[in-house]
Amino acid sequence: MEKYNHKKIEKKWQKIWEDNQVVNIDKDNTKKKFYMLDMFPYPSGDGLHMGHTESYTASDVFTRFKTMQGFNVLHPQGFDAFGLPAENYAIKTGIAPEISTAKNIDNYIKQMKLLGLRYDFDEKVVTYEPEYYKWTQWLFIKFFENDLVYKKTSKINWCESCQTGIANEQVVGGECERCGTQIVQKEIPSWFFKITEFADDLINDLDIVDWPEHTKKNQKNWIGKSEGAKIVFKVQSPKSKVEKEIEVFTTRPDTLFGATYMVLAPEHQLVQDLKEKVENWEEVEKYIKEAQSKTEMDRIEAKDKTGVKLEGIFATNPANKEEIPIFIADYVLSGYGTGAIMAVPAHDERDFEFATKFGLDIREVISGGDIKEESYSGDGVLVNSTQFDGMTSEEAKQKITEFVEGESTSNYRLRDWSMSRQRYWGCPIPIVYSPEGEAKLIPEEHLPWLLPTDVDFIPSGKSPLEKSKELRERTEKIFGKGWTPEFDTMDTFVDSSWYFLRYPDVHNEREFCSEDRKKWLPVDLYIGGAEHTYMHLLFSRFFVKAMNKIGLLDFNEPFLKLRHQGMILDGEGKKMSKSKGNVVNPNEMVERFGADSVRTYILFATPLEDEVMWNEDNIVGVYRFLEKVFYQREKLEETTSQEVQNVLHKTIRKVGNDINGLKYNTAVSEMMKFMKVVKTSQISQKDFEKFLRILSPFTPHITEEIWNSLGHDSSIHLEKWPAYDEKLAKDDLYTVAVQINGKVRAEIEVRDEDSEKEVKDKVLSDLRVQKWLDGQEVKKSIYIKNKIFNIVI
RNA sequence: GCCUGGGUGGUGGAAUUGGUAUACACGCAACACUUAAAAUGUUGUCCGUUAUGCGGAUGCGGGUUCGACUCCCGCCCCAGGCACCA
Repeated sequence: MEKYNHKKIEKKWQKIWEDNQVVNIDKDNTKKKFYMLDMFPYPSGDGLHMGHTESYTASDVFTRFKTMQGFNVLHPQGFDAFGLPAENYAIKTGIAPEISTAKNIDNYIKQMKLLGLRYDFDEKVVTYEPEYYKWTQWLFIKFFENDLVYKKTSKINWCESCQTGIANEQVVGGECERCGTQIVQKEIPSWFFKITEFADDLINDLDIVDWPEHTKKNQKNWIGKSEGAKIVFKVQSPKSKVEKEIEVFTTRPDTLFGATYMVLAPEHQLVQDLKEKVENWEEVEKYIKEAQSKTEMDRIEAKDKTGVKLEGIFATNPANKEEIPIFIADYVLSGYGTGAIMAVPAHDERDFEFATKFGLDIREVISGGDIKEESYSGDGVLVNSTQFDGMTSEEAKQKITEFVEGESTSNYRLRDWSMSRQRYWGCPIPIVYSPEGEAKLIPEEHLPWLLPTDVDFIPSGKSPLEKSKELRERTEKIFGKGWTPEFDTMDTFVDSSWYFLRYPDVHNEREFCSEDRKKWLPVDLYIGGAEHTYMHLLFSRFFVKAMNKIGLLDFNEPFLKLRHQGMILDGEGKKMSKSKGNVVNPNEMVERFGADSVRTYILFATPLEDEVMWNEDNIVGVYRFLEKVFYQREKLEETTSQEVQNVLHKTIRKVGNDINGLKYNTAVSEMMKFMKVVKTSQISQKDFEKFLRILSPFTPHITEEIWNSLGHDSSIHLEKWPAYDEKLAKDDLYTVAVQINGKVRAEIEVRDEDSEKEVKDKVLSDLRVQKWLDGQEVKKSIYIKNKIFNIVI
């Protein structure tokens, strides 16, 4: 008996498949299309990790399944190759990002092939290649021409010592991760995409996609639409009359009579405008400085409310004309609403905390709980609100807004997308500046606008591109003396916001995708990590909506169906990371157990969307199962027993349904059960081959080997998915649990065609049941066909 | 802090979505084969008990129901995300 040698088998078939281009995707044929997509990886130096292994195996299985079912499946792969890690690596080692990245990509491809993942790497998208980013730039130009791009200043985390912008991730406890210097907020000019213009569509169109409910919820919360009103408060100082106005957004205009003070964000422009009138300016300025050193996260997280009163000025509550104090406090964020609030301590938790600390008036205007202990933030009936007393919140919201001449409006948490970065390793922004400093688009004929190579990577407080002589010369040569290029590059999220639109036509030099190839769009099933719930998915949706508006696409949503794979954790439930030294290398596992076992195990271990606690011990169960399958080919009989026949058809049905629902863990266990039955019974070659076919998407190598050894010349992966026979999959007898008052007291066998009356007679004649009834009257009985018979006494 | 998800044997998990809780797999134990070990096979394995029975158990406490892992209310704990990591 030949031993199951996974190394030999996998090496052999991987070579044969590659040489013979088994199942190459035909982009022009007439079969029904199915676009299966993985979130493309960032090619890090660490190589492919277990999370990739899980989601790419999941999509590979689905691709093979759909192909067997007769679909023409597009399942491409690519690399999100611009980004910070390669640049940091370059800063550290001097090795250019394109060199380290290309090396990493080669490594990823090698690893993917070892896992038996079926991608056509001639059709890959690599975001740093000019043939790709040419179209990223082209899309920027189209967005610019259609008024979806603008420039304004925005704040970034800044490290004075490193002289560079710092990602939130690199800020640890308010300090720079690298050098420990206190991070400050710095205003710099930045390009923005107008994603907020699509806020309502981004919420509403979630109704038309098949996504996990929690992902939809998260997106809605991220966009954060709230209905309310804009209300204007007049600002005065005792010495002068009306000077300024503060506009606030509130979702609770019904509580306006309870507004006993106002708060401005420390960065609010009005604070600077009032400089002359504020009597304690020194103290105010000091607070603003402190607030600037904090990241937004620090401010949100702060347990203790802080703030400073603007002495010498006050605002007038437009509802009751009372004079109320104005504070600056960092619990009010400049980026949300108008950056100013009316504070109603009786009915807002944060305002209540602040008012308690600063001894401010707390005035109940909505009757509710006891506001001495805590605020009441629910709706209710108005009190202490003059002519509005007795109204419901609902009614008063509109009436009070009208009364103070406010404007009913919606506010969104979503901010426009700041997409420029002071980094080297990103897509150049196709903008040049005239000698007068006016931003102009680079004409399409000059695309791709190449990323220069004559730069060094040491941070100096300016964008690395400023150091490129070639870029400056190129700009002057084309546009004239005194013209300068844009030195910022694009956020890497821009690259990944449209890559899926390129796959159907990656080599097209005239268009990002031809009209004919656009028939492949949109993506039918998208699989990737839940960490992308917000940004990547939202940005991609924005791109598609914007392109639809411009007329470049005729659909509204990029990903019709979306599923997430869970995180892979180590045995202690910790996230795997290189720094913790707990990373499991997929290739080492493949070496030891084979790609077929690794693929099957990772899908068997847990539902796709759940976290996986990596436990190496369990993989041997899968390996043993594959051995059983391998040796079964030597035990094939002329005929198949009735028992196996029945289980086979049930298994085909269940595995097909489970793959469709991405419930791979139960699909695998079903196939294991099947082999258990086969072992004690008999199966013919013809029926065993049906089983091999349903197993083949999971374990492409071993099934190909067995298939081949059973006398087939062509690949098992060109076979059709077997049909099952509903009659053969049907059971004759069912075990029904007999319950008395909900407790199982007996079991009886029934036939499918038995009526409820027949079952009841059988139940009541059962000795065990009679013992429990003990002559008592049956008040009620409930029969769930073929499952439960419950007697209530 | 805010948003979202989760908690079932020693372990990963299953449960037809309100209908026999613990499928499948790992581990463990006993037995078989072996000089022995490995491998393989068979059997057993939620807990308690006065064991063919009965009682209890799906993070904790309550509720709805003939019946709750599943639905509702209140807690506890864990994970992910929070806009310049991708």
